[in-house]
Amino acid sequence: MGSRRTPGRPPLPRADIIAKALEIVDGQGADALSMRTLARELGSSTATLYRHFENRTELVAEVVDHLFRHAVSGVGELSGMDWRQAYRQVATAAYHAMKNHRGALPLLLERVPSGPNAMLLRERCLAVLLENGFPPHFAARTYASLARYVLGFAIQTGGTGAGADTGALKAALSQTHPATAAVGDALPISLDEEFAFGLDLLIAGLAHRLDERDA
Amino acid sequence: MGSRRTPGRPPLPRADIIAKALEIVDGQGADALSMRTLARELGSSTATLYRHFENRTELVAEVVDHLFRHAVSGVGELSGMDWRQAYRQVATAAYHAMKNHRGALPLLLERVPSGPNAMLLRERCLAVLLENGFPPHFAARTYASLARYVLGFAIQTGGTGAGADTGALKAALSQTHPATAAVGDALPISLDEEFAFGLDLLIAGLAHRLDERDA
DNA sequence: ACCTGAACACCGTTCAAGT
DNA sequence: ACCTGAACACCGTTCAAGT
Repeated sequence: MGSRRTPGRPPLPRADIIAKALEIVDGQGADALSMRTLARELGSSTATLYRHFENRTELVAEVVDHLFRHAVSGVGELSGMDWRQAYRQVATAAYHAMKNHRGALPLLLERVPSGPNAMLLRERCLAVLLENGFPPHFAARTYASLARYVLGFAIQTGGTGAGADTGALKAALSQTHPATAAVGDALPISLDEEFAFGLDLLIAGLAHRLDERDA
Repeated sequence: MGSRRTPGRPPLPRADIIAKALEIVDGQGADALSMRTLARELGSSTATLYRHFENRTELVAEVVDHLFRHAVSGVGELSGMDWRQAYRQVATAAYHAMKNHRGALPLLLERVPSGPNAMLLRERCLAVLLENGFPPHFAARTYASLARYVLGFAIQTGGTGAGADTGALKAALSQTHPATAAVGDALPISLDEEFAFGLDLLIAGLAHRLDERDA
């Protein structure tokens, strides 16, 4: 396995490349993923990578779509399900897929995810909304809201979380930012709980809109 | 004004540096902002920039906080306002500040925004929520949901928007992704409208939760 | 005291040259 | 046919040297 590759058909399948890329990103963070380090880690050369991918952006897009593959396989069969359950399941599957690859999250920003698995996740979610009687334009907005909410949430999962409030800092804060200080006593809130909170708001809001429509 | 700078106290105020940085980002995009180009544009040198900022990250953080300054000045006096109006005003002010500097949005991902203006915006919003009787832990989650929603939305504002669906592509889509195709007929949706839609959901969800609490 | 060119150690990408 | 070292044009960051 450690042997030098020989001329001939490429013994470097795309899948191996992106698996290694994800491995690097998970282990060392998004910044560590350069074409050079990836090539070295594979025992190959950068020029070889460019025989498989048009450019770094294309490679990154495929790594990102790997996250969505995890999300897709995290949602079960949605068909026939109540929209509330289905919506929640799609959201939490996407959220957890991203949580499990925090290091890869900065990659989400380089391009709008539009790989096959991202599209499949959307398709599954839209299908169940339509099944539940959502009018198409309403379903489209409903999915967009969810996608943006999950993304906004996931994005800052990777960050350091703004750090420790020492007692001294808190004292200063209560002078300049009293409301923040008052609320800060209730912190820290677990990320999972914050996520669930907003998701419940979206669902409650949707239910309310649907009730209005039926009345 | 175009004259070479001379030795002596720094004729390069921080404010000028970040104003020029924002100008570059607005005009040429986030990728165009390198320490070299910024220094050249200012008629200075990279080493001089490092006398004002610890590193590029710190400079970027200050550019980002400039966006939040716009957002803060976009919200009027919130005190004494109904929470629904206040919440909506904070959200739309932040959204518009980001829309007006699309090129700068990728910078938002480099660090969790925690500059003085970002903190001020949060303080103002939390204050009005507390005023309206939100319990602290509830107010904290309410603000977090909004911040994440706006961020997730703003982030993808800069992107190309996934591009034009030609007739041929749509035909293929209706085979493989029927729900997406069905919904796609209702597209494109204006970004502003998508944003308002989800915001209304969050507000309706909050109202519902408060009603439950009072009952 | 403040500024600067030049250097260091990296990037993404390409291409002539190897086998 | 497929792979590769070396090059090109960039980065962020630092430092000895200028005035």
